[in-house]
Amino acid sequence: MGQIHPLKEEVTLEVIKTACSNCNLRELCLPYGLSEEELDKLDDLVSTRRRVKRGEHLYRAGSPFDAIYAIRSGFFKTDVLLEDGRDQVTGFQMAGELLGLDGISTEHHTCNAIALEDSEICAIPFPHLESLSRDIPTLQHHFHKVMSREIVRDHGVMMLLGTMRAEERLAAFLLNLSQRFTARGFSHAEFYLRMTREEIGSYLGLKLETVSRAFSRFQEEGHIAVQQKHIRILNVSGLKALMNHRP
Amino acid sequence: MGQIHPLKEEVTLEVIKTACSNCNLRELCLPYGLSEEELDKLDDLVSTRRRVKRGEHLYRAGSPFDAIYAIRSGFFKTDVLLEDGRDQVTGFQMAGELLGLDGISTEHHTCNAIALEDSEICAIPFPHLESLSRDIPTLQHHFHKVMSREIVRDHGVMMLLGTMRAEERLAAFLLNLSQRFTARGFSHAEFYLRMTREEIGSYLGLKLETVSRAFSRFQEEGHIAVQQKHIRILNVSGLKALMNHRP
DNA sequence: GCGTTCGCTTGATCCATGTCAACCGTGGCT
DNA sequence: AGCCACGGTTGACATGGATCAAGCGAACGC
Repeated sequence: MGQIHPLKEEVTLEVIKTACSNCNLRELCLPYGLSEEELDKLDDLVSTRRRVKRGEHLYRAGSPFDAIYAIRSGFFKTDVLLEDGRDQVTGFQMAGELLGLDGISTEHHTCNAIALEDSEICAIPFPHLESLSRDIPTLQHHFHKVMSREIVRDHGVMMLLGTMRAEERLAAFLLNLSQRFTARGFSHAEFYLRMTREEIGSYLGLKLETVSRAFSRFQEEGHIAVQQKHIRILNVSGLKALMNHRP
Repeated sequence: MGQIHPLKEEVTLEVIKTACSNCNLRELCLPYGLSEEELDKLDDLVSTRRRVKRGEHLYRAGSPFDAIYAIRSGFFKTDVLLEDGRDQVTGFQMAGELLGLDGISTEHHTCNAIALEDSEICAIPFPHLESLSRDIPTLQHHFHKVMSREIVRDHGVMMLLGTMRAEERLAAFLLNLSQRFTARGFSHAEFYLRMTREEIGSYLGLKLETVSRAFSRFQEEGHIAVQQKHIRILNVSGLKALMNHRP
């Protein structure tokens, strides 16, 4: 299991199974809005699939950039390491989301992408994507939207880091996760965290103890039920109130 | 002065004066790397110029997006306003930089862009830009780089907000400004801030008093000379050390 | 099955930054 | 010239979150 035998039939089967046109994430991912015909062209482009085991790097800061990656399944984090040893998680990415957009600017990746669980990705060679998006305005426009959405998301994080208190940050974080799980057809109220308290803290600009205390407090107040990485959201509107109520 | 008379000669003169092909910011801005011929096409595209007085909005959060803007001269800030009244400055932009990239994703602007001094901008209708960049791969690729650079910049701010202390943040901020002024041919060591302490604080996730105290301290320690908005950097390496020395 | 490790929780204390408040300098307006 | 408003500085005090430290439970390797 997990082994792929390079027999012709198996390879073909694999390709068919993982083509964009058949992917159930296509409405969340790059193919959004494309016609059948256009999808076929994209299928040709997205030639490389790869499995990334939990803990493995998909790419590293400083390595040459030549492709962006769509997550087929699994869960990733990206982090940045400063010269002086500080590091920060800049994002958590799940199925249907794109990784590597930061590498376009300098032709080198500027962060590390690490799988938080066994994952599968589609590599999209960037020069090919640019070339194809010159032919397919819908693809071009959608790609621009995806990049722009990343900028908007980052502004949201800046807002969170710049103006919110610890519990507000964690509430915002949980609601965001919940909403993204919902968009993928999972329960909005119950999920497993793939990341540690320390990684959450790094992302939210907090120490792991503070994250842990906030979880405990949310539980005491009946907003959520926590048991290690298992989260059940009991009171969405409670969390929302917590998120934007300045005391 | 400041009045533009709509006489034919004047308008023509204005257009020639402000064409990308003649703009001394072209190497910092969108035209980077284009041939003469390609530049001519871009000149046709960038048809609208506008003056924005100090304090005026270039666009507002929620307003429909139809163009991105290149700053010809002047200085802007962008800020985001949350429902609960919190707001944060998400960036300061100077000549040669682009504004409005956040609007692509939802077709509406997601932040306010406000001039911090009398400024001039070039409006670039976005559908035209997409169309032209389908014809000019160099333009397409450069535009992608610019968007990607914005993402990388935002990661830097997240890092700053998530891991740095007040004085480190301010040192990073000053060094960043200095570097951007240098790239525009101004002194790297002496400049006027266009924003208030409160705006700096908002951007850096600090209160204005903290910003003020940090300025005073930098001055006491001989790293800079401050007088209101006039800044002289006396010791660049001192600031750099301050920026990434964990005490 | 047992020990080790890692991630998590909780408590006690400390410190950086926020908060509140007073005051000052500058620039704009009358 | 003089007043006013705004931005900036500085001080005293409060507090949220960091830090230090101890202990616990679940997962994993032997």
